[in-house]
Amino acid sequence: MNWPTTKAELISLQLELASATPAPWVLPDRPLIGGVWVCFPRGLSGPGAAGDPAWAAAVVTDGRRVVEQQSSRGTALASYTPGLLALRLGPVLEGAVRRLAGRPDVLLLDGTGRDHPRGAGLAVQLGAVLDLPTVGVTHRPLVASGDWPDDLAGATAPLLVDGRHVGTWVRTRTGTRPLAVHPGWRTDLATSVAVVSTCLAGRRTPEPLRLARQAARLLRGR
DNA sequence: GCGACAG
DNA sequence: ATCTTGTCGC
Repeated sequence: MNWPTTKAELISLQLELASATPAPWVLPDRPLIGGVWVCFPRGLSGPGAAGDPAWAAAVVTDGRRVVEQQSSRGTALASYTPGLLALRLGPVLEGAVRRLAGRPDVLLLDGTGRDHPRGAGLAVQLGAVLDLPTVGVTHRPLVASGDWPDDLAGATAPLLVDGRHVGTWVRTRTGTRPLAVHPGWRTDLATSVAVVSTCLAGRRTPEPLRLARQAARLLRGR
């Protein structure tokens, strides 16, 4: 499967993926959890533009420590448009993950899943492209809504779209904003929260994502 | 028409 | 995403 290069093609793919029914993935006892992150030049503001330089990093962890790490230079193929994030980041994210010699059991990324205008956010798309189970983690929902959970580590609350439970607010750490956790490719609500929970290490951000972001920024330079 | 809007 | 110092807390 390749990345769409036009808005119309991406929308078509999203509609297709929204109704796809890939075999559910089962969380193993000691999963290798991957994370992938893309960062842009300091000072860049707004939606950006096609051609923006980008730096990406992908890591594989045992949930705490890095098992493998790869980073690469890339180029954004489009500006950012809500609902069409893949047009900007898809190929860059995929490229970083494909540099890995090994494959994680599940991959974390910054993007939504079914919390999307067409029911297939970047987490669903990237998982389909890579044929890898994914879980999305964002600071806020895209179209879903729901009250925050109690300010206690481990507390959760549903994220809804038209009454559908599409994601979960997770208070990963007491005293910080909750994260929105999204089932992606081959993962469900319970599994997505379980994956995030197993790689928190006492921090707000899941370790694989934190480490990938750290690596991408290191490559970019200060 | 206006604002909101994953990153 | 990125812009940003100090500051409060464990």
